[in-house]
Amino acid sequence: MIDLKLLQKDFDAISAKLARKGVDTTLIKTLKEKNEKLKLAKTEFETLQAAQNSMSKDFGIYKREGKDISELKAKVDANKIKITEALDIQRTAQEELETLAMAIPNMPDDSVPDGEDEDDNVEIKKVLTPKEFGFTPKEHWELAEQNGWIDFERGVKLATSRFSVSFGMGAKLERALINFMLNFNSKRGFDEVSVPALVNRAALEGTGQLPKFEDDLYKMQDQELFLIPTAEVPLTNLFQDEILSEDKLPIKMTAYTSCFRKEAGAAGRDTRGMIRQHQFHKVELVSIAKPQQSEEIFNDMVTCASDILTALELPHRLVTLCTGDLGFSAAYTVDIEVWLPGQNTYREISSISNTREFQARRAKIRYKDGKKNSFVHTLNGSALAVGRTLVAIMENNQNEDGSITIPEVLKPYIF
RNA sequence: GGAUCUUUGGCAGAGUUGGUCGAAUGCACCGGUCUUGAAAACCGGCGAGGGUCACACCUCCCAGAGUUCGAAUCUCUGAGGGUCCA
Repeated sequence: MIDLKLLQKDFDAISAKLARKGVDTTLIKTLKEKNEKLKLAKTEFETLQAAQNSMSKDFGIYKREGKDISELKAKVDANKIKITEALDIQRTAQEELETLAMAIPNMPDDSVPDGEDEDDNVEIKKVLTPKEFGFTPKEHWELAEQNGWIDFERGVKLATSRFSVSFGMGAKLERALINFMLNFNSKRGFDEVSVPALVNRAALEGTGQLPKFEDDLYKMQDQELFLIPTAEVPLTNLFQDEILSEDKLPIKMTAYTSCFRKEAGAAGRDTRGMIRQHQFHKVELVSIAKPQQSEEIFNDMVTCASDILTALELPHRLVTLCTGDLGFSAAYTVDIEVWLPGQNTYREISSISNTREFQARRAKIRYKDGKKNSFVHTLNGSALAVGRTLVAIMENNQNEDGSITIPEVLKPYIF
């Protein structure tokens, strides 16, 4: 959520920043007006309430002293009607404000390049050089089927399209990757956590998936619970509504979970293979930090994810997302894209974001900043998407006969 | 699923004839005195959000609704936890 106090003070700066992300300035203006309206309504209500409180105190005194209370009662009753009205107005104003405020994305950092979509993202650097194949490399779905690692049809049989089943070495490799990544992250100082795959509405509001993106979430029918689209949601919300002591920070965590996404807006895209599945495995990094720590931790997270790919000998590149490609909660994001020779392109395999105070304000995660309480910064990133890593291994390590060479670092994990 | 009890500030724990309770007390924590230093002892401070230059003031004692001039305290509903039963 954006800082309403700041909005009140510096409307121009904020609306300019949000405009870069495509947020209409009139919307921000409306937000400001609604905030002012709420303030007025609050003042009105509180004045009446204060009168009511003081009269009620008199009431007790009168009764104890045996005075006549009929006149006082009349006054108090009249005031009460006004209070009810004022409260009603205040509530409406509050709801209107919240509805609007919760749907406004984070402000992009000044360093974020302008742009429409992913084509305008800016490459930071490439790591490892894609190798030359003496033959035409195949795409992963072909390799997966040929090796009997992944069965796409049977996934559809069990659920619906965009579900798949892994068998044999395919399944083993997934498990090996998860363990390898968790261990790797642990060594980099991220503590392993195991979290629920179902979360409530408040958690999803805290991290920004709700209220705007409900269509992308799987929701339980008989309870207000949702399947997590990423471990970022439970990990970040672990500290919802808490005031952390300064010496606890930074908190650096890693978790493996399945992730569930409806992919409502992705009809027709990536329909083959396992690039875009409704359920996929992911190892996630989440950090809770003091503002002055967050930049450095962000870099640690990017390095960690990139180093995993390097350890797996997978060529990849880092790109800075442009304003148009930036997610709802992010102030800035670095994507890591892995080289897929079968598709002859780089594809996203990790996305690391600093949301600064945006999620912290929504989820009310604060820390003792000396005397006062301040919002923390929250950061999240994948390290890494397991299915896509498997895809990358298949395509990069394929041999002419279609067999696949297992990366050295994974061998200790395969039995 | 049924019965019953319970839900208070970082923790523990008072608060049940509704009023001066945002809430005793202990611990923890912060500042000070003392000490070579530390501990102990003593003194002071110490929940959160809004509001204000600062006060005042408003809100919050699991959540929501209700009774009342007035609710942490009463009623209802829901959620979490305990115990017993099935």
